Amino acid sequence: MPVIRVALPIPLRQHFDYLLPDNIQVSQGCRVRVPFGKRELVGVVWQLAPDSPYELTQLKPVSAVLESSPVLSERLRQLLSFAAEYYHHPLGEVLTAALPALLREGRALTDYQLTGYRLTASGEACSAADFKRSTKQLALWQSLQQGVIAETVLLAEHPRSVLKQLLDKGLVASQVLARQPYQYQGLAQAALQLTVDQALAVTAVQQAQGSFRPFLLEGVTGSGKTEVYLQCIAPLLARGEQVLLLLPEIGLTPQTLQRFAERFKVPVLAWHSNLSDGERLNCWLNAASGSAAIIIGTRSALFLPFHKLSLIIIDEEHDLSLKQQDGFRYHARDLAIKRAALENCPILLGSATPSLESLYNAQQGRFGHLLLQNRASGQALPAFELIDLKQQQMHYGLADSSIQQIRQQLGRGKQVMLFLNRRGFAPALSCQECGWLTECKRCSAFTTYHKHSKQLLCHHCGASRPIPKQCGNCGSSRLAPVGQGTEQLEEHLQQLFPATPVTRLDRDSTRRKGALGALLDEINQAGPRLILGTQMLAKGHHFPFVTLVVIVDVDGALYSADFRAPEQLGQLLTQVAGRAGRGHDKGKVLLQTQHPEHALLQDIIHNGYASFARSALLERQQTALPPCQHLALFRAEALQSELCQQWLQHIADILRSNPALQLMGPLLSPLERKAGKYRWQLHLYSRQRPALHQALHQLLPELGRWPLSRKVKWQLDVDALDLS
DNA sequence: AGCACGCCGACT
DNA sequence: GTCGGCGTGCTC
Repeated sequence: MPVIRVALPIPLRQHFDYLLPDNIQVSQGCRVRVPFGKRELVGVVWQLAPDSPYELTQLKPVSAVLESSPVLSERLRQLLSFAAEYYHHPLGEVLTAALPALLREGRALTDYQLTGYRLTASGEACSAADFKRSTKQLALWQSLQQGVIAETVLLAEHPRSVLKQLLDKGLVASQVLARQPYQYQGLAQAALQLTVDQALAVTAVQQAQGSFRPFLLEGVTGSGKTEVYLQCIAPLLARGEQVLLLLPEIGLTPQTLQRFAERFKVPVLAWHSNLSDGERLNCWLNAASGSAAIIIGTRSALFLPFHKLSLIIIDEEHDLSLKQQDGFRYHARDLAIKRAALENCPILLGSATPSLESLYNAQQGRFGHLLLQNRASGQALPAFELIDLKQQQMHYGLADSSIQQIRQQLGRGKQVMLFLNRRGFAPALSCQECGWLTECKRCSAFTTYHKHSKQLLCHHCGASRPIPKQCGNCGSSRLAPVGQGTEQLEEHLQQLFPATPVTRLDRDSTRRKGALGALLDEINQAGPRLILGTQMLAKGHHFPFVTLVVIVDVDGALYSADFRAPEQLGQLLTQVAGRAGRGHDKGKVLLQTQHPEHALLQDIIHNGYASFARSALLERQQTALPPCQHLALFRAEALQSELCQQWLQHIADILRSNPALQLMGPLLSPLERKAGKYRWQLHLYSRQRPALHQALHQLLPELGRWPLSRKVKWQLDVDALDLS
């Protein structure tokens, strides 16, 4: 009996070998059902006839082969193997991220064939007169005169009950439909006239067709990146090829989908976390069969089994949500680049505020660098103005001068957007007598005061408790909020501008399903309005009537311990500025700060993001930080702080002798205790990625054998972005 | 991960 | 006397 090697969906860094009964055939990439201990699992055949270290008698036979042609192509298997090695993550879990749940569970592909309906011979023989007692049956019968119609299409226009009636009468029969590659039927909408920069970008990408080539498309907000995407796509569709567009999660609004669907007469499909298992598998199958032309999706869409993928586009490539923040911590941009290399196709990374990683790659010549310097509308970018809080009278967290300018814009019938990255009413409650602050019992953090829901909430562990009547330290009843959150700002804005409607956009106000949509509709109505919110406001949404943006508190990010904080502030300010004055008016951005002289702020507002990013990159070079060095980070958490420290120290002791590595730590995480557990980390830096990876490769199997590894919860984060 | 085995504390 | 807590070991 031949031996096969199977990848199983379990968090172990190893494959398992099985016997294949003589009478059964199987190829790599097919799913098999195998006995595993006391259980039965569905795995994927990874290798045929491996050089197994096990005796044949030690191997169990597979219990079933689930298909004859692979669910995972050679290319996808290469991608997944690469991902597992690069992120040093168990292949089984990588596999889990890449296969739709229904396939992971072992459901047969034949269960998900498309059904269509056609008229039977007796159906064909009917005439309209036969349906004079039922107009609905007549309508359905008339539809089917055209030939076979897919179930989904048919049921969109006709009730299932009517279909059933005709089936029962034997006038209609079902049949299995093959998923067919889509047919391109031309543009639904004319392309826009390109600027010179846009045209150069489109040409560059088109010339790279058929070969692997990454491009960074750096274009200020409003410079028409989407039009570049659309025009790069058009010629591919004419050849029946497929395109993947990856977006960060927030951006995946119906509008993006709509813009692509409006341009081309081809199937455009969405892939995101809100799809049901059935919808997911459907999208997966449509990618595989080539019946989807364009797939617009979040992170995991990069694992879809395209039939003929010939362009990948990543929009907002700097966005942190492209990196998975738990479990298998992959960066969708980086794996998409690998995918493009495997597919031998170009990949386009677009952003108004590129990550330093991508800028560095562009500078090093690894990426083509395409620049869109002007706004397509020819309109000027909004101006920044620093509001020096040391010189100003403050009212409710807003400077006099800010209030004046807000009033002015509202008076002109315009909208004003206020950005405050802190939800709730206030970051803490404080005792007026002794200065005591309300703390979370399980985290090293203060609890946010939520006035509306009348509770103290920990934003780190989610714990909530009622508002105390007395100080926990001295017993005084004089408790007052300190600092300001969006809830409080909303209240104050209503007092300052009682005649103006206020819309608040944060996680609390958009929690209910459909609430975000309703608030966005509100904002899209003309007329004076105050819009305030958190990070959510900076991303994706289009606010046509906003002419003034106020960043209520920029200082938080100026003195952060995270070396990426300046980059993120630069991106945020520029993205937010892009929301101002997209209509006919030139917009303005007010930055309220105690440190108007700060070099970072001066650089961003006078020289713009592009220049700021280049100096920030130079600084990363001088301080030997990513992207100029590579970073891998071990995290450990446990109820006892010492266990984490010891465990990481153990790693540090082993790696210290490696001259290619620089270690930092073990050190306490910035939030040192979360949900009752202490958290530590160890940073590994290296100039040479291969050396870093080799060290990790040697270390990881050994690490699993340490007794201490069972006592701490640990993870390895390759190319960590979030240092918290 | 899951699942079993195994050895110590409070209870129908 | 049992039920069940989670520490430890194993899965081709």
